[in-house]
Amino acid sequence: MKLSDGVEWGVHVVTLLAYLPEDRALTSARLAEYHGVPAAYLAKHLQALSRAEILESVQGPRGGYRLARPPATVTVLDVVEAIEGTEPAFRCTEIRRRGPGARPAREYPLPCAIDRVMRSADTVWRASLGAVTIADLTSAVGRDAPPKSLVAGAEWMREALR
Amino acid sequence: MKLSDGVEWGVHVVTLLAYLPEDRALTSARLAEYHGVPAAYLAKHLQALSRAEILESVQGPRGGYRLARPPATVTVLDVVEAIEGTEPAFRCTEIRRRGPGARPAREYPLPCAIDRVMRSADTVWRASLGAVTIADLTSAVGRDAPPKSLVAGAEWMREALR
DNA sequence: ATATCTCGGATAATAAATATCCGGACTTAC
DNA sequence: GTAAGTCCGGATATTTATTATCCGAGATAT
Repeated sequence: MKLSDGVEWGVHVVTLLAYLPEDRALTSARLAEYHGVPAAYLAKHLQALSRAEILESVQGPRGGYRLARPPATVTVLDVVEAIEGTEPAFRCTEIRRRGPGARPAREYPLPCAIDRVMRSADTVWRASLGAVTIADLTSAVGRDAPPKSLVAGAEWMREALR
Repeated sequence: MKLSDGVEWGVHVVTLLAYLPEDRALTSARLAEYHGVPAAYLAKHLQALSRAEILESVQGPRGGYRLARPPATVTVLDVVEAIEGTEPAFRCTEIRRRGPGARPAREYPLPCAIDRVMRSADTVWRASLGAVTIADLTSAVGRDAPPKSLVAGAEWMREALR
């Protein structure tokens, strides 16, 4: 069980874009450069975030990506699900209905007990991620990041938007 | 993000073995037959459960697997971690320390904010799985399973232990 | 208007994780 | 003691994820 690398990149990208001036955008190449990740693969995940209407793409010169809605309305779960999908990690294959004890489907009114346990864990996991917004992350970054890093980041962005 | 098939098999196997008489064992072939899953691959996961001291293996004729400890002392999390590993699904690669804003490691006293969020979700997920024991599952199965399925299962086990 | 820039999607190559199989080592029952 | 039965761990195959490349469609600044 492992989350795609894209999840980490995606959350970082969305967090960075929260610092972007309203009417500007950053290209996928710039975003890859800033985070030090492969541009081609990041581009793929950015498309997913765009389809999920978390990011908005702007074509042509001075184009790129920007947030499609305010940071306080985007949760970490939104980003994770845009990239990783909404399917639960555990998929019950109903093995209780195979083998010697098997009975016709209608005799199983309730979902498998094991499935229930796994689903419930999945639900609290998602709830936990859904409780944090991108706005929360930017506050945390503002609080925790090395001051010099913030300054350098702001400088980089000024340059990138030139 | 997807859990291995072995997780589902493993939980089912452990649950079934909770019904086994104290001093007997079931071979991996029998367990595979009962659940209708590939024998060779199930065997591999059984080894993992054995290493984790959830199951106990008995070699030679009349050998096989049985529980290493009482069902009430084994949680679903134990089984999941035995098969899937204990590493969190999200692994922070510290991309905040790459790119233009990068600073020397010592300037980052706290873990990355994104990592904290993901870890926290991972923690509640594991806590949720850790709150359910195999004993809970056998009760649930006894309550929910089609009565005829329980009878047939008991009959199968009698035969398998012949 | 047009040349330039950007995303979007398709394709292909590579790496990694997962699933499957097989032969050897060990234990037990007789 | 011995033969049958079982697990164990490594080797193999298959699938999935990651990375790279390319070209077309659309948008924009000049």
